[in-house]
Amino acid sequence: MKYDHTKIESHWQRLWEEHKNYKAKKDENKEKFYCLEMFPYPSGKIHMGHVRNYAIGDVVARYKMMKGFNVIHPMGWDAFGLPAENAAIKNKIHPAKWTYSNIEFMKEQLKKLGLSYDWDREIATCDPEYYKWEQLVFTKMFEKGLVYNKTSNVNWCNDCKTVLANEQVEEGKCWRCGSDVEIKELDGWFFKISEYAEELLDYTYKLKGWPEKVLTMQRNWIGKSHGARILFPVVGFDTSIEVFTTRPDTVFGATFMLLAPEHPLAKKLIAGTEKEQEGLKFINDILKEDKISRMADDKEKKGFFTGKYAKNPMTNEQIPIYLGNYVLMDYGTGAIMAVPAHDQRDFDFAKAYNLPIRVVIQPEGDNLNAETIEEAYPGDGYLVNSGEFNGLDVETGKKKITEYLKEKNLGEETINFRIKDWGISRQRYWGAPIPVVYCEKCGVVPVKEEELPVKLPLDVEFTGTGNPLETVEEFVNTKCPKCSAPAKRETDTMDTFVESSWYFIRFCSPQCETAPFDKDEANYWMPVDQYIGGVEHAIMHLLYARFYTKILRDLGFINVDEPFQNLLTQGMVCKETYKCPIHGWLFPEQVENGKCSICGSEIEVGRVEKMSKSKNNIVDPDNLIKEYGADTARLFSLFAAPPDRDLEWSDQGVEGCYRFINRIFRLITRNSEICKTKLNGKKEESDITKELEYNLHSTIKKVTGDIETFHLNTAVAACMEFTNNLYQMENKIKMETEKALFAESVKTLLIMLTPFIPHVCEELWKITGNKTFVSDQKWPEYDEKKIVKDTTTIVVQINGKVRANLNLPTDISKEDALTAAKSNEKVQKYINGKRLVKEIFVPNKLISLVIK
RNA sequence: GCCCGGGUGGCGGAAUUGGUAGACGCACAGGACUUAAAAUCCUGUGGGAGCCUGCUCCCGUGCCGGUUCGAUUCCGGCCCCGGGCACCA
Repeated sequence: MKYDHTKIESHWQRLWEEHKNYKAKKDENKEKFYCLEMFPYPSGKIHMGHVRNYAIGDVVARYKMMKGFNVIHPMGWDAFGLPAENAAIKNKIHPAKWTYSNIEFMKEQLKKLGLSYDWDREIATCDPEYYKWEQLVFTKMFEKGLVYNKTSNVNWCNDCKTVLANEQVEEGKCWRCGSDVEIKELDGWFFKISEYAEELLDYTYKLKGWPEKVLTMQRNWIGKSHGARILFPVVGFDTSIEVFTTRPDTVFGATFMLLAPEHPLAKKLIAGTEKEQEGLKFINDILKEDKISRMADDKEKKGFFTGKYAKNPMTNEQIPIYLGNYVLMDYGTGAIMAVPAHDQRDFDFAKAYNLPIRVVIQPEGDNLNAETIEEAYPGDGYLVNSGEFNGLDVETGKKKITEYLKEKNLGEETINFRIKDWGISRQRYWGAPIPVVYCEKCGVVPVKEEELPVKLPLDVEFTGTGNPLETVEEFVNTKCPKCSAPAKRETDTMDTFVESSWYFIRFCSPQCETAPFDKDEANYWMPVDQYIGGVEHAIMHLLYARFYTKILRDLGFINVDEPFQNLLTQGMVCKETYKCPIHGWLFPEQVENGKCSICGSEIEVGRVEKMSKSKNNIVDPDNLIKEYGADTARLFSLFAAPPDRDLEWSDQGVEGCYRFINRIFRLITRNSEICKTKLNGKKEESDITKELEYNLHSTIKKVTGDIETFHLNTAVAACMEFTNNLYQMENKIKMETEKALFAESVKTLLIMLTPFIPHVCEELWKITGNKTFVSDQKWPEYDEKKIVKDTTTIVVQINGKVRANLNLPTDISKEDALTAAKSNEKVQKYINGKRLVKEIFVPNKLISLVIK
């Protein structure tokens, strides 16, 4: 019998679908397990990254099912987004049509992988029945003040008449049309994620099942810092400049101030002075250059003196106010006190503009001199040149100076977060409409619940300029929900990250028609027990989803604090590349004897890079599945590397996995009758039965432990070893008991391999006489007693080097073991004539002798 | 610059709390089967030296040092690679 993967795989996929093996149903009596992989964007077809992601998830889901958990394992589509709209502009296909046909195609591809999804729970986020609820949540958030609109600076392309994301600005130019990008003040909607900064941060210390790497990234992103807000009165103006500093201990050293060019005070300070023209030019230059220079690592400090002074609240000195290119408007207050002696950037600026430097912190046992220091000293020490605060250490100084300023009403202790509110407005068509209406009388009014969803109009023209929604009269012109007067609809749509922030809860009750999701279902299934996806979502998606879950909790929709209990970030799928100095990335077939087949240049030898179209190192899963089958594709992605590490593609590695499946197939088909043996009558013992039992139980133990800890590659290795062992046994088994144990071993092997290569396991399960699904079998238990051997190999070390191996009875006493060791010929050779200094005995492992 | 990962054979990768480094797979070599090849099966495979039979010895987990009977594992100092953040006041 030959292994025909095509036939086998389509056969079992059909049967699973018919029997609904993977349908999830709430059952309070069973322990639930929510296994989730990050849902894909329907870009057109799946890639190897998907295969790997979903293969890992499928192992977890199937394993947990077999372990007796009530498993929910859903799949859906992150269906809104820019590529669909670009396709519409380029190919004159409607984004909806493009998206849904991609979904259809990719769903077929996923089905060919034999993944254990409950397809009845499938959702697409572009479905009005989905985004309707997102709009409802938006209006609830609006009522609670958790979402607001404000005007802020954004990237604007005047040719396309649209806002661009930071990623869409390439060297200061629009990625689509190449014209200069301007900074423009524009109205937009924001989610108040900053209000949840503290809680989001706190929980990063409670998410024990997350990789430390991801948590650190989130902590850095949230960026909490302790410090003080301090007021510096502006001389000759009835106002003060407020700064945030983490070093209130150094206020005495603040010898000048800096404002961000876009600081509201900047223009006011120079208004009507002879510096006005020059100043405005400086501001414009910086603002224009900003986005560009941020990409270049040009760190030159540029400043402009406003001609005005502020009063240092501690020294009462008048210090000059500058505008500075390195001061960011969106961090802190957009203004800083500059302490050149203790901050490197301020130091560089002071040197460039010849500003005074004053040391106010002296390190223990040192004496810094402002005249001679060559860099700022940011470290610890005690205060000097600080009046009554002299002699305090840095920490006490921070406290005392802050207290002093507070008394004078010139400052207070504060906590600053780096995280900014989440701007969710997109001037794009293919997204969920923001459900608000602008009324001349009533202002901003959210759409009423009964009028949701605000459906995306489908009859739209895509010209490539501006937001197509603005051109749809029937959409824009509406009535005010409050006063019924004619009003205009918001034409911005929501960031697609909003959809992916709650899809996992919608999966709990995807057809729910009365709420975003059924509360009981959500409280039963949530949180996700195991979430699996690429590390590229470490901040954005994973932070937004955490935030949105807390919002839903606070709005009373659900009772969980955190959406994802355990997170596995899988590595990338990589492959070697070929780079020609002239023609760039080549396909493998364009390389001849290490030379470019077009121009003959020497190619750069195979750097291993993430698979991508642009690098011409893609492997199409479709071809892989056609040629080797889904089981091989899955097995390779699971065996070639541990899940969290990058996986390097290898054609030979794939062959190896295919060979292994064939090996099992042959072993079992040619022994199919033996595999039906059941032990009737009395059990006999032999060396063979002992070995079979030992291998069986130690493999169960190893594979089970490995899956629990995500060492999936070694779990596969253990199954391979077990298979090799059965090959050895094949010709040795004679007695009925031996045959029965062989049969049991095969049966157990098939069960354990089912999460990895389910199709061939089902087939072989049937061939060995079973009428059930192997997928429905219970995960095997091992018997610790069967893993204990009569004798154990004990190593004898002499002065730390292995000198002999002894086969001794398991659990031998120290005395007996030492006696055995010392009577060993080889050991005697070493210890003869020497003094025995120390004897160490590790039960069942080793004896270590130290001699002199 | 700061914060995470990671450096182990020709390659991908294994090694419980410190206890025989190199599981499993790939590649390679030899053998069996075959008219032959492919496929398959079996055996060997870190490097070096010696007696070249079986074995024995030495060196080996990025580098240097330390702790220990014993270190891929723990500690200190460095080097290299990958990733993230980066004028964050």
